[in-house]
Amino acid sequence: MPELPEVEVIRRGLLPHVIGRQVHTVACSGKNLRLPLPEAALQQWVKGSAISDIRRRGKFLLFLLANQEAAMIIHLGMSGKLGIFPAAAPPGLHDHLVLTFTDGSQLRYNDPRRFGCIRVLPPGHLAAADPFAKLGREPFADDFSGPYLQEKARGRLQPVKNFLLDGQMVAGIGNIYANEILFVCGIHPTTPAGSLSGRQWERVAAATQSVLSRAIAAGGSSISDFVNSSGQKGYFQLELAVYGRAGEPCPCCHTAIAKQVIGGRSTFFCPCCQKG
DNA sequence: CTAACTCCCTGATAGC
DNA sequence: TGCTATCAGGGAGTTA
Repeated sequence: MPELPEVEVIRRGLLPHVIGRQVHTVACSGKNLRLPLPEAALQQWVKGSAISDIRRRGKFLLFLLANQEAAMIIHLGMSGKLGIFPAAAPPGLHDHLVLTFTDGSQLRYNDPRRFGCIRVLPPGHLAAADPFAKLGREPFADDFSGPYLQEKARGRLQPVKNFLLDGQMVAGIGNIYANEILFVCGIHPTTPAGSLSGRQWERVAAATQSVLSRAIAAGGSSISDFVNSSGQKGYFQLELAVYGRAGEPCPCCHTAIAKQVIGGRSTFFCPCCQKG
């Protein structure tokens, strides 16, 4: 399940294989992702264009198209994968979008659960309006800080775990890393977001950056897997302290890790270390 | 305005 | 062994 670090690793892995490549043909599976695949717009604006850059915002990838200032947005959802393949490689069962470049290589989007989405921004849309305007700040942006989080959380009664998961507060944090960040901070996941101190928000901001950057570093070794990856491995994972470890000893104090459903999501924490 | 729901989907796993 | 039930989750949308 790709969160910000995985998406960033994918971006870096794809970059050298798509920059400057011109899209020769576009093929769609015809099945709906979370939203219908915009096939007409893909044929109109993506086909024939060269990819000039890939940017990331939260868990979204933004493919910039060279000629006509159009763009394509891809969100990988739960099970989405992007890989570079030779055209002769056997097609995947759940390939929903295949871009064939003029050199014969292909960028394939594969997504068994179809929780992802693909959008096309026609020319001018990107310049006119930020498609990610509603997203919260990027964890690695200069203006991401404890005071920013505290201001966003002011007056909120929702659990801090849900706050961190809300893309309109912070972009790119999913369930796994929300759990890990709160463990690093020693903060109980049900603590009302608005009640955290400035000192605690400083810790959350710092832990967010350290956990995510360690995860990106852990994924660095898998960047080469995006090429010719007929057997592309599942997403790498940072060594996780609490996520998925209900009943196992806390790496810090050896108390059994607790599991509790918060906001409809499995939540893991150490009842001893996370009392704040 | 916030917060808590609903829906989308299939593969892995657990239980019988 | 083969079936069925459960769970995993992000974001857009809806409701209270």
